[in-house]
Amino acid sequence: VGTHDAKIVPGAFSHIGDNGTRESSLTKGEQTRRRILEKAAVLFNQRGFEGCAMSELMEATGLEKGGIYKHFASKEELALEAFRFAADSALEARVGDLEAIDGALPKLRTIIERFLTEPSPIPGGCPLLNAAVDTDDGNPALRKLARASFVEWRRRIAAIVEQGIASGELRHTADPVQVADAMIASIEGGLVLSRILGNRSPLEHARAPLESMLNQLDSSPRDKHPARNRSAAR
Amino acid sequence: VGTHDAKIVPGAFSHIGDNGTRESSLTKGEQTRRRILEKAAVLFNQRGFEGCAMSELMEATGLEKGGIYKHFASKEELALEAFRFAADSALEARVGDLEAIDGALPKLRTIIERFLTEPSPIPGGCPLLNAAVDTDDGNPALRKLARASFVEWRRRIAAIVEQGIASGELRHTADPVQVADAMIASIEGGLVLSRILGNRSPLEHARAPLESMLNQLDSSPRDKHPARNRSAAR
Amino acid sequence: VGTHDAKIVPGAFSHIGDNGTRESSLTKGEQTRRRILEKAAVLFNQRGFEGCAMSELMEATGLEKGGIYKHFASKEELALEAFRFAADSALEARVGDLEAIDGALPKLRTIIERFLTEPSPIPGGCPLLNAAVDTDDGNPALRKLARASFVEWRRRIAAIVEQGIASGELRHTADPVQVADAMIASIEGGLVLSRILGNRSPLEHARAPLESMLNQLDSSPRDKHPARNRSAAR
Amino acid sequence: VGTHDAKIVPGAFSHIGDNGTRESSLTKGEQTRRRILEKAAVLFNQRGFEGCAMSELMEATGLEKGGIYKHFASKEELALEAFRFAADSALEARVGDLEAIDGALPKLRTIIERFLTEPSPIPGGCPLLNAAVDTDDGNPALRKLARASFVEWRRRIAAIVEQGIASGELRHTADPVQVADAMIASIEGGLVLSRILGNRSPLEHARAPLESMLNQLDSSPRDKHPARNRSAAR
DNA sequence: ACAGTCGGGACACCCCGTTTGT
DNA sequence: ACAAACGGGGTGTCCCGACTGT
Repeated sequence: VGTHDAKIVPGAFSHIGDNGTRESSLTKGEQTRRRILEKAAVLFNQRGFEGCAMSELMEATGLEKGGIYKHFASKEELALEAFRFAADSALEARVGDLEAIDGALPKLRTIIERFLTEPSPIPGGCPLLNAAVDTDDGNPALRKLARASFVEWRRRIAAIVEQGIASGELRHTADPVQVADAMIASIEGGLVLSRILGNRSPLEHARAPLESMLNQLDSSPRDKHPARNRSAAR
Repeated sequence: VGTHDAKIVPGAFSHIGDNGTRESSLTKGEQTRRRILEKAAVLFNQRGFEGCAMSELMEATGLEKGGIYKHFASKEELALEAFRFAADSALEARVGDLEAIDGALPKLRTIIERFLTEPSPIPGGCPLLNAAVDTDDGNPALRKLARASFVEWRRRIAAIVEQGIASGELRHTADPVQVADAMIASIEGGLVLSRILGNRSPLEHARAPLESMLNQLDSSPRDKHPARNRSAAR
Repeated sequence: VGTHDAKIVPGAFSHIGDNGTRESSLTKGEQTRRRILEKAAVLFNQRGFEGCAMSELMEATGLEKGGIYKHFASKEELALEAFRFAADSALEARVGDLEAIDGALPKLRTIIERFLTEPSPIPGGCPLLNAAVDTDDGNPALRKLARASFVEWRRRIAAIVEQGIASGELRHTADPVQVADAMIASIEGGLVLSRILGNRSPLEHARAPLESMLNQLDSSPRDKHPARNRSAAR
Repeated sequence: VGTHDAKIVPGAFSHIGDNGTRESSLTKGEQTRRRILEKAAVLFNQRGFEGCAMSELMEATGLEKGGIYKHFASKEELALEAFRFAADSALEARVGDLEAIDGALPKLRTIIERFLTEPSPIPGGCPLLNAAVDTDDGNPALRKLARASFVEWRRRIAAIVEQGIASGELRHTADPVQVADAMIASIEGGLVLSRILGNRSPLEHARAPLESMLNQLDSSPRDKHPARNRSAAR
């Protein structure tokens, strides 16, 4: 992330015909490589690095062993690129395309709603979360990538907050990075608990402290009427 | 968890000599079994189920394979019991021994502080978090255990909230389960982010929304002046 | 070699029954290990290190891979011990049991005759020769072992020469190491050529320069009549 | 060998510019083929057939796999031609260009000196020796080639002896083939031992029996004074 | 009776030599 | 001449059953 090109978002080209568009100028090898990444991103996200065998990737991609190793020197290299792919996809799906939304608070609330309502673009849950736990020991390369992914995510949210402060929409006392961290933490935590429990209620419950926090950021003079906190009331 | 006996908390017997106390009445086999669990809890928590080989357990325990398999029928059974052991340890360390603290809010704040200041009693981070991600696919037995562990944790926090409501300390509009979920989510999320980033700042930042929420729960009439939210201010 | 124990000579125990002799006191694991070495010595000697797959060893020993790797940490370790086994066997077969023979020249001629008439105790030819070529590139461990084996071989022949000089049987101008090297070189060279050609004639022909040399070493006053060199005459 | 054309000796064209000489009339494909052979001859000679992977040849030649397979149907065919190339090179370097030297004994001694002083024209040692050991099992095609190479080598030396006998320089009792075999055996054996030991002393020591033999072949009436055999004396 | 040795399959990742489209 | 894909086989390691000697 961070340096990633938004155009790499997966699926964006999956519906391409054989017309002469720039996208279809991918060589056959690049198409195969991409297909492998798409499958691998899902499998690694679901099963973890150790839990996912190359044989499963062979089956998923329809390629033989040699076909895969032609494009990736090792399982680890494949896992790294697959994570990058997955993380980019997730990032775009959740904090992308916000330009059309006016105002910092609506933008932040949109991000939250996306997590609450839309499933992960990559099956298996948040790639960042999975990578963080999977790479807990060892694998510094993947860890570095996960860190970069998180930092980019935080940067984007913090940027929204900064713009809100600059425009006067948010109180100038707000700390953009802290807001970003708090948002991401609540959301990721809610995702974990929902995964454990098997239903989305913990994720819903995680909305409450976020709303409290956002309300306090709001610089508008109107009172925070209790009715507002429906979600925290019984 | 849930059905576990709190006396199994590890370390409780670690200082036992060979005198005839009740604890030392463990048979030699039971001591060995316990020693295996103590080591396995750490290793599985650090490396995950697939990532941890029996050979590592052999090395860690100093036993041969046959010695381990005498006590546990399979790697999975060992992992299950090791998780139970780890989860119990973590639970007690974080939400145990709160009777001496007066009031619901102080109790809740104590829990939060413990996560912020004390390291995980089991190296490798929160066992619940690790198990949740590790068992994402398959392994329904471990998943069930993780769920039970989470439910117990949530139950304990919700009980504190309920007592606070009953005593009038907290608003009667508070939803105990929601508060518990929100707290746990923020904390777990903060733990994940701190693990990725390699420092505790995200965990610190996760305190803000929790404080906002706790303040709103407070039924005391004093105004919630903004100055209170030091942590959310610059 | 050099430090080897003559009791390790293979085949020495191959005819052992189930009586309670000292040799049968080998544990089951040690017996298996030995069986593996006996087979591996032959296969590696015939096919070389790279040319011999573990699957062939599995077939030859009747063991599964796990069974073999129980006794040897790696293919390389197995190859090393197998070479040591083969080299010791060959050494004993060719330069062992010479005490009963009187005189340095008869001893040296016996060694030569053994090479000319007896087949290699380890099928596949002289292990020293094979290892020398097989380990031409890399594998310093095997190379070191081969060197030790050669040095021991040379040492034994040189010792015979030295004794011959001391007893007055050989001229005091003889250089024991040079004699040893020349003998071994002629023999090994003859072995190679015979292997290429598929018949023993080059080995027979290699006898001539050796006889010339031995005759010159002889300190006895009788003339070296040309008729002696039957092998160099037509 | 044997049927090969001496003009294929490698290096003969290595200094060729792009002028219109007959040699540069090689098509581009033939030049590539030759470049592959030059590299392959070295690699196979150093690592053996099984020990040398096509990927190494790719790296050495700078070609892709397909590029190599355009010129050789299989790895084995390539190895065969590479050996022929290497063997021819070695033969010419050691027993070629002897016409300028007068007399059979000087010619034979020149051959010996070349082995003792000049390094192998193909890195990795004597191709004949390497092939003989490498192809010990199976590979009848290469074995046949090695045999032909040896036979040619022996034939050339025997021819020198025959001419010496015909001219009266050598005793008529000499057996040309035996002399050739003995010479080659001593030299090859010395090469092997020097390779094992890592220094040239065994090769030097192998000179002694050869000198003894050559002296006995000499038909000149002068006595074989002991001082001649400096190398065999201390 | 039991700790521990031994052996068994299965499978991991990786790389090989090869063929096919381009 | 290359890029891509193909199978098959390389070594090494896994988890675990079963036997063994104390």
